[in-house]
Amino acid sequence: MLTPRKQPRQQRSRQTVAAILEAAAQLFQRHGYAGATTNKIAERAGVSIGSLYQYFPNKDALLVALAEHYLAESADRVAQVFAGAAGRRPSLSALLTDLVEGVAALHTDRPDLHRLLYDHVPRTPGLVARFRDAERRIARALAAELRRLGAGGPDPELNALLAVQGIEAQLHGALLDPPDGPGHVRAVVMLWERALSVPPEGIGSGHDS
Amino acid sequence: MLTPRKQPRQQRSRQTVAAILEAAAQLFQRHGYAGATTNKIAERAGVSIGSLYQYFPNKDALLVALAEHYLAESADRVAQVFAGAAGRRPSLSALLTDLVEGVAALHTDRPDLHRLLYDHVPRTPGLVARFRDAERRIARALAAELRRLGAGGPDPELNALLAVQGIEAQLHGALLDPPDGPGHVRAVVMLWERALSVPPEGIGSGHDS
DNA sequence: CAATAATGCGAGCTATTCTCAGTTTTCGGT
DNA sequence: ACCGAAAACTGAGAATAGCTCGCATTATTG
Repeated sequence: MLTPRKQPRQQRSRQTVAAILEAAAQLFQRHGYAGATTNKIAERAGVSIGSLYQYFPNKDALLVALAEHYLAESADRVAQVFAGAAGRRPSLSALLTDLVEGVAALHTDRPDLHRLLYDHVPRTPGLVARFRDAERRIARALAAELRRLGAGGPDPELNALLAVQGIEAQLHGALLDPPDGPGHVRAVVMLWERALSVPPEGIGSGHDS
Repeated sequence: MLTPRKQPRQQRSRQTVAAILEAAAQLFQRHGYAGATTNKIAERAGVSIGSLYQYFPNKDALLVALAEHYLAESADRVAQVFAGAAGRRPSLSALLTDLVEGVAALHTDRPDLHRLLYDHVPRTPGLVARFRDAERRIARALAAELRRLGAGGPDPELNALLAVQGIEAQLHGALLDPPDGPGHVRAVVMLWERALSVPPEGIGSGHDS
């Protein structure tokens, strides 16, 4: 665990922790990770440096806590795409459009926060593991939909994971190179439609070796 | 520029710079970025701390210099895949196999160095730009091959870029989750074969909306 | 209303990055 | 060979930032 410090038990301390995280988010965003000092964060949060270190073992832990929060929220939002799909039983094309637009929204909603975390969060084993878990969870949901649609190729689970990883990277790339309109999203959707619209046992539409 | 320091002009100083980079690579790899100190790096390089700061404005610059070197080398190795392809005129399947295996080799050859740089290199605008350039350069070469093969979909350049980004992410994911045999590479190749084996104007093999 | 636990405090310890004034080495011209 | 200038090198220590620890303050419990 990267946060083996005292857990806040009283109301007061929970406010303290919240204030610290809020201040950390602001200062990290404004000055970058190295540029923000723990003393300044404590000052802006209106608490002493000692209180900060009572709840966070070190500076990294602040960023990690922010990242965990953001990651959990992001994963939930993507999961909701599939929750919505459960009843509507959309086509592959519609499903991929929802998924890609959902992931794109994660990047464009708060691009500064997204880039801060992506660029400066220390890749600790714990965080990387959590990120991979989120990826796998989304991939599992996607694989289930692919099976329902008779798509996903010989190994829908594996191909779903590859799709999730690929889509994330492609949209992050689009964030770095802004000049990308809605045509970009459409190209990504069409690409994955081609990649995934092949039945689980490999007999049917398509192509040959 | 992140290295606005004196350029080495004499033979002696070039050796000094080389020794510093060599020591930095070793100590960063052994102790991580934060764990390695500039004084220790200078000591191991056999020079004084002052000499180190004569050529590198700060600690980050050491990592950035290593990253630039590694990035250039990696880009060259991938470019050679296409250089080799120029004469042989391989099929799409063979080309993708070469490309994916080439990128996979970058990850598996020196996994520790790859992870060090991926995890700890500060995402400075300059470095990100260089990375994007390398991506684009590879994508351009891939797009040319796709056109030759009558593949790549409506916009071969864009789809080539998406493929490069996707493949990189998928193989990096495989590095993090080791349990992946050669079957993984094959799955990636087949996926991109499906995604890309559609003619530039969209008429031909395939699938429908 | 003690007694006890939880929370908050901040001066200062420690470790690390980076500077600078001065020394040593190399180079080009005569 | 010699000299002056430029390049390269040095390392003590200034500056700064992460983090600790002993004590003060506030809440909770019986």
